[in-house]
Amino acid sequence: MPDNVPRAIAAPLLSWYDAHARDLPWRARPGANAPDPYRVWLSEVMLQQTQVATVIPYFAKFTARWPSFEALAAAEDADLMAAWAGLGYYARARNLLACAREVARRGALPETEAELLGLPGVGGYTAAAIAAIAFGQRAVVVDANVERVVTRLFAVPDPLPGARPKIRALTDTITPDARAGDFAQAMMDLGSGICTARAPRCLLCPLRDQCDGFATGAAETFPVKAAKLPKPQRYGTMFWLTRGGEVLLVRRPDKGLLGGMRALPTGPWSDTPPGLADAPIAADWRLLDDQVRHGFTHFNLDVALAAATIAAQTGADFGTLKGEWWPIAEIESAGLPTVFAKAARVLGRKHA
DNA sequence: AACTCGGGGCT
DNA sequence: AGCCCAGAGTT
Repeated sequence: MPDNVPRAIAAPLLSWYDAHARDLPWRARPGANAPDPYRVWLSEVMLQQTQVATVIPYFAKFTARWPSFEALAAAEDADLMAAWAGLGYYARARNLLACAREVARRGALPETEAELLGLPGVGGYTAAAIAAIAFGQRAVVVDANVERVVTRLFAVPDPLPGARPKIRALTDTITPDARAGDFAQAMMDLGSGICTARAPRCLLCPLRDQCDGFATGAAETFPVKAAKLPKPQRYGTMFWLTRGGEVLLVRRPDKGLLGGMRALPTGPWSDTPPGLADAPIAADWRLLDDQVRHGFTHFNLDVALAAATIAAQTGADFGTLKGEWWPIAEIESAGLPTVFAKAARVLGRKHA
């Protein structure tokens, strides 16, 4: 197929979408009016680098507790961070609250892609997705699904991430003026259920006849990606300091890994096990036999666990370290990121 | 342009 | 045990 002729992609894709669209909680019901911009925005932020199945229970919890920009803008920071715990990429939660407060102050979510792009936590993808899905504007929406579908449709040989400008230009050529939001969501549904990363179901694909990747029998080889470096191994220690039936928790600094989240005190994360370095107080620390292993995006972490107990009347202010005492029996409600929740399960079992 | 930033689903 | 995912912000 000549590359200078726009391919007829949108029409067959939208027909397929009308018959096979996923029923997702942030989508308007078929035949209904436009979806709620608050729900579109919230879902798009939650869905950044996060799969639909993971997001659904968080979306339900958030919309039940905070059903509007105004409600979310009035939330306490700690409550929102705790509600986000486990979903990952915690900068999203801080930006979510900042964005809700800005929208509440302005009165409404802006409707143009350029204005949306200026909001906290709204980048190029999310601005385009909201403009198209919530406000019906034509926007070129490129997420990981679209990248996969488009690189297969056009058999793009260039590796990611360098191929992104070309992929965006190609997506522009197939994006329709009408129903741009449905087109974007149709591309995502196609990428999620048919044009999958592994073992694509090409025989069910409505775009099979326009697909260079299928024609050459090599659809699954796209997108080409740059080679990845191996993840380094790091080591750390978490400190389980108890006072009666309570354990000391701290809040991590806003910047950096797991920023702003409630957590157990830790020492440094180093190339070699740091032992008891940076213990919150001098105490009779005992190292447990058990370790906690956790994988982050760019390194693997092995954590040693140290436990100690102090007198029941001790406060939570240790000079530079300010913490709070949390009932061990209710540790699940503290909103700990997963690596700390793993440690708390081990420690609560042995040192409750 | 390269790096940082989670965690669970799926194969 | 890897690879992948409705990316954004910082440097």
